[in-house]
Amino acid sequence: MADWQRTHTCGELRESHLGQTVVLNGWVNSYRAYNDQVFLDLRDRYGVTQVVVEADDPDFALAQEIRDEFVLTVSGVVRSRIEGKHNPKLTTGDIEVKAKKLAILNRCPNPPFAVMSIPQEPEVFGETELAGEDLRLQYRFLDLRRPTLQKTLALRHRMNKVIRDVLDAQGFLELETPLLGRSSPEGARDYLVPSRVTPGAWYALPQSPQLYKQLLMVAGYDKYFQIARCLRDEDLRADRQPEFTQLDVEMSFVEMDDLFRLLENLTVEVFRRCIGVEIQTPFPRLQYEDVMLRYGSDKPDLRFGMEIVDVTELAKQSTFKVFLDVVGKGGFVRAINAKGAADKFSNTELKPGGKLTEFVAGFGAKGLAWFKVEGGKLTSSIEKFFPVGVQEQLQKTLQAENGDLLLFVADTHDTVCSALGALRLHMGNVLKLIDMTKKEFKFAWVIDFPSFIRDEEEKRWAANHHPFTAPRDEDLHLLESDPGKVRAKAYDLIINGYEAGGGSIRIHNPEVQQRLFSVLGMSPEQAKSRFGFLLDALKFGAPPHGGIALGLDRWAMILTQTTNIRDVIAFPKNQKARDLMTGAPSEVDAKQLKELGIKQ
RNA sequence: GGGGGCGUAGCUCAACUGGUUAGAGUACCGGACUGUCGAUCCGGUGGUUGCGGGUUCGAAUCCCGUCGCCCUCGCCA
Repeated sequence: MADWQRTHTCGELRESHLGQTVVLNGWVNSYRAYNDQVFLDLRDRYGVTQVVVEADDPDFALAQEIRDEFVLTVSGVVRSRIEGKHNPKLTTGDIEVKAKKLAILNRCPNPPFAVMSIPQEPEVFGETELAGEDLRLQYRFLDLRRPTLQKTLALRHRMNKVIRDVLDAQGFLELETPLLGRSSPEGARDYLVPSRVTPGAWYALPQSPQLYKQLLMVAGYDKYFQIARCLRDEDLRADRQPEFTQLDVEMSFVEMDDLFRLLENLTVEVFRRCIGVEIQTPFPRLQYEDVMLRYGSDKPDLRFGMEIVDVTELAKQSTFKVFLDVVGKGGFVRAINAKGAADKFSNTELKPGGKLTEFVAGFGAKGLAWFKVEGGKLTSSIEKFFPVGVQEQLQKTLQAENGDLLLFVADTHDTVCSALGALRLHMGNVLKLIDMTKKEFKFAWVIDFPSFIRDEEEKRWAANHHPFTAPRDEDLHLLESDPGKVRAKAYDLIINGYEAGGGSIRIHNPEVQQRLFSVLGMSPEQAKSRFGFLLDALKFGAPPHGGIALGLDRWAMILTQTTNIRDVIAFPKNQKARDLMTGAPSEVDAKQLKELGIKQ
C-alpha cells in the first residue's frame, strides 16, 4: 500500500476512532484559512470530515495553497473537537483529523461552478444556487461530485441489485441479447449502424429486446430478465432520453395475473429496500376506457381526484350554441371541478385569449367554458344560456360548492380527454394538490387497451402496443370485422402519473400472428420478409408467454422524487440529444465514411 | 416542424416606463485574524448584457433576424 492511500473514508470516523492515526483521501469541499491554522473539509462519496492543519504542522505552508476541489491525502490523528465546537450537521462532526502529513495529489483550477456550498442536512452538503444545467452537463464530471447525484446513482445501483436478487431467487436467468439487430419499420425511429463488410446494409440498435426475448421463450428459457439499454431516435422530453434502461422480463406458461403478482412483489421489494417505503398490494386494475373518461389520460396521476365528469346530456338542455354544435356533431361536453379555485383565476385569465384558454388550446380544444360558484349560484359570462334547472343539475353533478371553479371543454372524445386531462394536472399543480414533501406513491395497472388505433393520416390500423400483443380471446372473432373493438392482453404499470412499465401476453400462435399482421396492412410476403424468423419460431412449438418492461430511469425519478430524467442518469443527453461533455454526435473523418461506403 | 419561457461578471441573480460610469452576493487575487464549519473584516481584478442588424439624442431594456438552453404539442409499435 502506497503511503498516501486511505485507511478510512471521509464518512466513517467517529469518537470511537479517537487517538488513531488515519489516512484520508478526498476532495476539498471547502476551506477556512486563518493566520495560524487551516480548516479543510475533505469530501468523498461517503461524507465530509474536517481536517485541521496548524502552524506547527510540517505541511502548514502547503495548506495555504489548497483551494476547492483539490485532491488531497491527509495523514493525521483523530481527535475530539473542543468543547462546544462539535458540528451536528455532519455525521463526523464530533471529531476532526489533526494533520501530521498532507499532500496535494492533484490541483484543480477555479471550477466553472461551485460543486458545493451550503450544508442542509447531516453529511449531505446540499446545493443552492445550482449552476445552469448546460454548464453542469458540460462539466458532468464535476457535477457528479455533488452528493445529490452521488446518492441518486447509488440508489440506481441498489435498485438494480434488488431486482437481480428478487428475480434470481425466483429462478430467473439474466440473459443478454444483441445490440446490433435488424431494423423494423414499425414503432420508433431506429438508430442505424452501417455495416462495413456489407456495404449499403445497416444494423439497427434495439428499441427494446422484444423479439429476442420471445425467441428465448420459444427456446425454453421460461423465466428471463435483462437490464437492457434501449435506443429510440425520437424527440426528447423531461422523462425521455434517446437511450434509456429497461428491466425487460418475459415468462412462459403465464397469464396476466402471474405477471401482476410477480411485478407487485418486485415493486414492494424495490420500494422497501431502496427508500424504505412500504406499499400496498395488489395494485388497483383500471380499465383503459374508464381512466380515459375519468382522467383524460392513460397514465393518470392518482394522488389527487378532480375527476372529469361527463355533462353532455345536461349541455343538450342549454341554449349555448358552442355546446349544442359539438353535441350535434356527436361530440362530448365534459368538465372538472377545481375546488376552491374561483378566486385564483380572474375572468381575464378565463376568457378567450386568456391563459387557461390558451393552455387547453395547446391540446386542441377550441375553447374553455367556465362557471364560478358564488353564493350558491353559478356565475359566468355564459350563464344566460343555461336555465336555472340546468345550472342546479350542473352543480349537483359536479358537486360544486361556493368558491369552486368549473371548467368545461366541448369537443371530440379524444380532444376533450387530452385537454381536460392536461388541465386537470395543471390545476392540480396550481392548487398544490400534491404534497411533494410526503413520500406518496399511487400505483395502478391500466388494462384492456384497444389492440389497434386508427392512423387517420395513413388510413390504416396501427398496433397500439406492438404487433405481437395477444388480443383477448373473446375479441378474437372481431379481428377482421371490427378491429377497433378488439381489446389486447396488454397492461401498463402507472406510478404517480408516469408510465412506469408496460407489457402484454404475446401471440404464440402463428395463424393469429399472421391475422394480426394482415389487419395492420402487412401482406403475408411483407410479414415474412420482416418477421419471418418470428413466424417460423412460433411454428416450432412456441409456449404461451408474456412479459413486461419497466423504464428504470423513470423508476429512479419516482424513487428520488425528481422530475428530470437527466438528474438520474450519469451522462445524459440534452434535449437536442447532444452530449455536451463529449460533443457527441460529431462529424467523422472522410476516411471512416469511405470505409463504410457512405457518401457525404 | 408548431407553441411558450429563458440568455447580463467564472457562478447565482438585480438593473422601474428606453436615461448618470450596468450593480449585489459568491468565487478568484492581496491583506488582517487561534476554533472555523455558508468563517468574518478590509481592499482589488473581473462585462462583446448570446450573436448580427435596425429604431432612437440615448438600447441590457423596443423591433427584426439568428444561435443556444429548458418546458410542451406532434412523435415515442
